[in-house]
Formats: sequence, C-alpha cells, structure tokens
Amino acid sequence: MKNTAIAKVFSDIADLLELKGENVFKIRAYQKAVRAIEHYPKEIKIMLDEGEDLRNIPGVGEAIAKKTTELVTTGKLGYYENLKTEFPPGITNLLAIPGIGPKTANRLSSELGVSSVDALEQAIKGGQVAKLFRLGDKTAGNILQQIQALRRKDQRIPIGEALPIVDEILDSLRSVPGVRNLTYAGSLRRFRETLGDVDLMGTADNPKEVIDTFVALPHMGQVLAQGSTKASAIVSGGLQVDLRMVEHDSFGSLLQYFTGSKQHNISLRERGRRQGLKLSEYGITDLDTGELEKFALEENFYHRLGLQYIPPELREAQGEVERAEQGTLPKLVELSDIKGDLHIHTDWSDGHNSIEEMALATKELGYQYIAITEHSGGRGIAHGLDAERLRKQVAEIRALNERLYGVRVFSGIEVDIRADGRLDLPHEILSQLDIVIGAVHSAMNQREEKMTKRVLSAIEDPDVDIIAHPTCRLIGERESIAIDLEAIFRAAVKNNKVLEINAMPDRLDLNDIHAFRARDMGVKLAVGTDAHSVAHLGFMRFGVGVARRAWCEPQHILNTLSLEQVLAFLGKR
DNA sequence: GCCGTTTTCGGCCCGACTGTTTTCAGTCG
Repeated sequence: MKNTAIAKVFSDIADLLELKGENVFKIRAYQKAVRAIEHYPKEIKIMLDEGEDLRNIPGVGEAIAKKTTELVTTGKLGYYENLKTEFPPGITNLLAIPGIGPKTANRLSSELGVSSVDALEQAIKGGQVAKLFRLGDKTAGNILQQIQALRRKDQRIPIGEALPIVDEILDSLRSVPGVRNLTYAGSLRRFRETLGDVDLMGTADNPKEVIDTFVALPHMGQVLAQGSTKASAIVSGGLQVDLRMVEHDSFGSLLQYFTGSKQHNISLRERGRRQGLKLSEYGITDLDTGELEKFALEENFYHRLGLQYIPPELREAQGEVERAEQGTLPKLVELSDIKGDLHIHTDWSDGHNSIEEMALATKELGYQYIAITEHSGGRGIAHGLDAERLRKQVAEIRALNERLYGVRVFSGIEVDIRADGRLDLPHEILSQLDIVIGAVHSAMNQREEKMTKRVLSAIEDPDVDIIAHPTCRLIGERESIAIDLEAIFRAAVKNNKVLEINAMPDRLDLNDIHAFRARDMGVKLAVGTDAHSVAHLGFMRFGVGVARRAWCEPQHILNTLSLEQVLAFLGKR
C-alpha cells in the first residue's frame, strides 16, 4: 500500500469525523497526518518492514501509528470501516463542493436525505435547500453554481503551461510607471508541478493603473472582479489569475502569507505563538505589548522569528522551519549552477534543430557541454538511430568538436530498455559513446516486479550512465509505470549510476517527492531537458525547480560539474 | 489526536467573507 493510499484513508476519516462533529483538534490532527504521510519521502510500508517507528513522522503519534500499521499490514482498518457505517455512502463527496462544510452536509443528509451531488442538485432546483434554517435562496444558488463549476472545471494546470503566460503578464505590468514590486506568490512561487490558480502581488505608486492595465491585457478572457487594489481574471486556457496590489511597508509579510503553503504558515505561527508572537499577513504582533511590526521585506519577516530565510520551494512543512531555526537549511541548487544539458535530441531523430544549432544555443546559455542523446532504433516512429547511423553521428560530433569553441558536445544515446530488460543497441557501439542514457518507452503496462527487474538490469549494465524519466508518467495524461523506486534507488547508489530529473514540463520525472527520497538515499541526479528544439532548452528551469523542491544542493546534481569533472565522472566507469 | 525552551495536561494559526441574522455561524485559504 502506497503512502498516497494511506493518506486517502485518513483524509476520509477526517471528513467523517467532521460530519460527526468531533473535536476540531482531533480532526486537525488527522488532517495534519494526511499531509505528513502523503508527502513523506519514504514509503511507510518499507518503514514498517525495517522496523522503523512511524512516530518519527511529525504529526503521527501513537494512535495514528497503530492505525497505519493495521491498515498496511492487513489492508483494512476496523476503525475506518466502523466509522463509514455511521453515514450514508457518498456523503463526503458533498464536502468537496466549495461552500459546503460538515455542518451543511450533515443537515442536507439528515433533514433532506441528500447524500450525493446529483441529489443535492435536484433538491436545490426543487427549492428544498433554500428552506433550511440559516440557508436561503442566495446560498442555494451559490451551491448550485459551485456544483456546475465543479463539473466543468479543468484539471489543475501544469506549471509549464502557466509560467510562460504569467511571465508575459508580469513583463507587461512592469512597464506601467510607478510599479515597485511585482511577483507571483502561491504554489507557482513554490514551484509546484500543477497550479489551481495564480496569485500575483505588487506594490506601486498608482495601484489602480496597474489593475486597469492588468484586466485590459490581451491575454485576458473573462474578468471576474476588478476593484482598486485587486482583480481576478481568467486567461486563455482557463487559468485564473488574481492580482493584488498592497501597501509597500507590509509587502514582505503579505508575500510570505500568500506564498504559503498553508501548512508551512501554520508551522510558523505555532512557533511564533510559543515566542509570544502573533503572525498574520499584516506583520508580527507582540502579544504582550499588542504592537504590530510590519515587514517590507520577506527576509526580515523570517529573521524576526530567529529563522534563516526559507526559499519558497522548501515551504511545505517538511521540517524546513526546524532546519531554519538551526541555521542548517540546504544551499539549494540554482539555474546558474547548471553547466550542461545531458539529454538532447536533434534532427537526427525526432528533434527539430541540428547538432550544431543546439550546441551554439547552449553556449549562449553559458553551458560548457551538452550530450546528444537520440532515441535508439527500437522506437521506429522517432527515426531512432541504429548502430550504423549512430556511428556516423559520432563521427560528425567528433568533427564538430574540432571546430567548436566554448562548448563540448558529448556523443550519446537514449537507448531503449526493451521489455525483457536488454538494451536496444549492442555493447560494441554503446561502449564507444561518451554517455549512455537508458529509458523505458514501450510495454509500460508490465507488472511492478517485471518492470523493476527490467530497469534494474539496465542500471547494472556497465554501459549505462543515466536512467531517464524513471517513472514515465505524463502529467494529467499517463500514470507512472508500476516500479519499485526504492529498489531502483538502492541499485543506483550501489552501481554509482545517475537518475534523471526530466525537465520537460509535462514529465518532471523524477518528481519532487521521489527526487527528495533519491537524494536522501545518496542517489546522484541529473537534470536533463529532453530538448527536441532550441526553445526546449529553456525547460531547465522546471527541472531545477523540482531539484530545489527535493532539497538538492549543487553537489547532488551531476550537470553542475565542470566539463573536466563530468568527464572524470563518466570516465570513472 | 498530537505534542512540549511554559506544560505529560491543556493547549492547539489567523483573518476575511458571506449570508443570514440582529450578533454570528459556517466556510475558506
């Protein structure tokens, strides 16, 4: 049983306890455990196998540890099963409707016998809901709207789609005279892989003018709200963007507040309270004197609490507050640390640019090296290279290196790991290359045991240096293959092999949680763009974002090494 | 149910909005 499945059960329990009207702190404890478990980098099942105490997970105490153990070892949880029988099935679906909380859901169920979204819709249209005490026509109408919005609501939007649009919006707004600060907050600033909406924040001498410019931008579809300091609009593609213009002297605390995560902010406030301080978006209030201190700079907000500045990517309540207190936060890898791109396609297979064009473009980026890694022949559709064409390409790259200045081109391949675990090209040619990436592109439905064995055999193959996009997921499109990542990570460490953080925005694979665990286990990682054109080289920022969320420092990432160092690493085997 | 630079018991993050009230409950982020 995976951590996400365990978390789902406790999340259900929290919902049911809410309906039951249980002690709110008990409910909060379950919700806290849900977040802790779903983001925990290590599989609980493995912790149990290794005899590790689940109470090491912050937010998990004696009771939840015991329930988790029962759930994982037996596949069932008696407490949960009993709880479920107390309510009509499906009633927790009502809680997913914005505007409906436990109290309302309970009354809908007990007073109207409504326990499904469809039944609720009928009840609203029939007028029964508006007659309930303390509800009314307006509330009923709002709920109906929310139900309809929920039905047509798109999935969360991948960061790769949102960020370029947001960058354009910010560029346009920065040209308004008098703008002083302007940035994005929220999950985008924390670099989460998908976004529900986007929060922009700024300060300006003339906030109204910035708002007016914002809603008039060509990107904007429907404008949902527009006032003197705040506006909301839907940009083409369905992404909701909120712009908030605030007072300059409290910009820091507001940015901190709106960046979140919610759970991170709660951790901070809990800590603040123990210091006799009350934290809010307006600043920090001394509980003794009642005095409010404002912060124009976010850094100072953290420093006032006796903490190191915590980079947004770390603000997920994963122990970053404690580390900031000790002054031991990691010095996160930055885009400027990247010295090369080790996963690149060209027009030799399914890419759009020549080797030279790609090389010159990366030189512009300040890179010292790139690796040309076409698909192998096994992928017929992608004009994959067979041994003969690969030999020709190696010769061309050699010739190119003779006349290129400032950037070194490695000859490489993204060789298919076939369904039986064998590589798609023979040792004779692979051993001639500077770098070999192994990847799964076919037979993705294999059972976990077979798939794991398949990838393990590639990791153990002396010709292979890197495993690309280890889970093969495509965000919003294709689930991860079934694979035992813990076993993969162990083998990578043992064989001194590298796992990729694929930076294509619809892959981001390894993802943040997996990369966190891999790094923690001592796996070397590489951020590769998988670029199929010059424009794709810019994907590096997304991969670096994942690495930062995984608490990676430069030394954890292979392609932060200089040319000499990376050659030494590759030559070592 | 969790947890401890005040505590093993007694606390538990903070503020805003909405719709319904006539002072506030419920919900959200």
